[in-house]
Amino acid sequence: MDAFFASVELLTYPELRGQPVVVGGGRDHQPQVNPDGTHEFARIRNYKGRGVITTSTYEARALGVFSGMGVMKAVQLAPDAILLPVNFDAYRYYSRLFKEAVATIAPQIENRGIDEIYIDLTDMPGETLDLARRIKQAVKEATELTCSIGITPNKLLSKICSDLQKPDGITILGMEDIPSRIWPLPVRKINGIGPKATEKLAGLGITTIGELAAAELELLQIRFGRSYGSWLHDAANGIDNHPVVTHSEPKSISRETTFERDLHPRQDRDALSEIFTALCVRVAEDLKRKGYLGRTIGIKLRFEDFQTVTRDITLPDYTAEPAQIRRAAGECLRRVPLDKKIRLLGVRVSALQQADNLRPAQESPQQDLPFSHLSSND
DNA sequence: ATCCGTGTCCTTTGACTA
DNA sequence: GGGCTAGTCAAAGGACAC
Repeated sequence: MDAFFASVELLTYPELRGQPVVVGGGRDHQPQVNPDGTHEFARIRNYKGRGVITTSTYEARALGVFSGMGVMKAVQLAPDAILLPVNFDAYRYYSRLFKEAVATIAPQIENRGIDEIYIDLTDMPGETLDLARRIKQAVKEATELTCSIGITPNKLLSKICSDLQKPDGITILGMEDIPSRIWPLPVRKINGIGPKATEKLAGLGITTIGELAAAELELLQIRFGRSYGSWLHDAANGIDNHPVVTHSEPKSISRETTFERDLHPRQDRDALSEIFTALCVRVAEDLKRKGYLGRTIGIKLRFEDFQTVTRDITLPDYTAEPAQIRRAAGECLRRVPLDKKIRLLGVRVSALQQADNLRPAQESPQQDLPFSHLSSND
């Protein structure tokens, strides 16, 4: 979907079309309604906090404002851009609409998050370009939103191609087109080559996919490891045989939060323990709502210097009980040296199993010793 | 400090088992 | 019983995607 979150917002606020608009940040910049029914929108320049941009309209992108950028950074580039808070309920609603619309044309769908899918058209009758048009038309009718489509022999190439003509684009490509259409692109366009690999490749004098395709397999394997090295080699040559996976089970469920200000392990002990317990409760709620139990409980801390540590522990029994999760998470926390201020705290449950008809989870006594080790340890 | 939240997969290391 | 290898699992970190 094209600039998905922002495009959904524009359905609600059509008067913002054509303007630089960004979606993101924390709370408290909800548009205000004037007596005459018009809206008063927040400007990005008035934002204070630690949020990031989740989506920007194409007008905002033209000013250099992209997803993942800190809002405070975006203030420098586009102080007058409109800032809207995220409204996940609306995005989930439109996500369901567009996926259902696609399913009426082609049912083999792999979810790739809220706004992306892979569609297996292998066994679909009809001409490729016509299929693409029909899918886009169905999405448009269901949502009033545009999407961009790449149709190619595999997921790797389709992902690249879906991005080649944006917004509202169609790109069709065969293996024979790889040298002319794929090789000139920067390596970063390959799904799976991120900032780190891009930098490392640049250090080897490799910036385009064509240069990567020309690199010796052995060299790549020495520099990047056997597995990733051969994957890079294949990817650069457009080789990918991962199937479209239409169903998958979750592997982990987690909750984490970045504080408004960094919290001191001892001075802010009470606040921390309250947040810690609340995260455990929320994860437990998520588990129950989704019908899962887990037996590996983990925590995540990010310190003021951005160093991030995780600890986890595997329990003998599966659980979805907040008290058991809290106790195990407390065990994990005990293993983390706390000598810096903390920026983020998270709780994760993995090694999941469907709760289904298995043992009904028994109540266990409330553990109420948040961060209690801190006072005894130091 | 500009740097969120949720989730997947991979690598490495060490312990343990066959 | 001992040494070796292969496989597995848990834990920690990190890259990456959306």
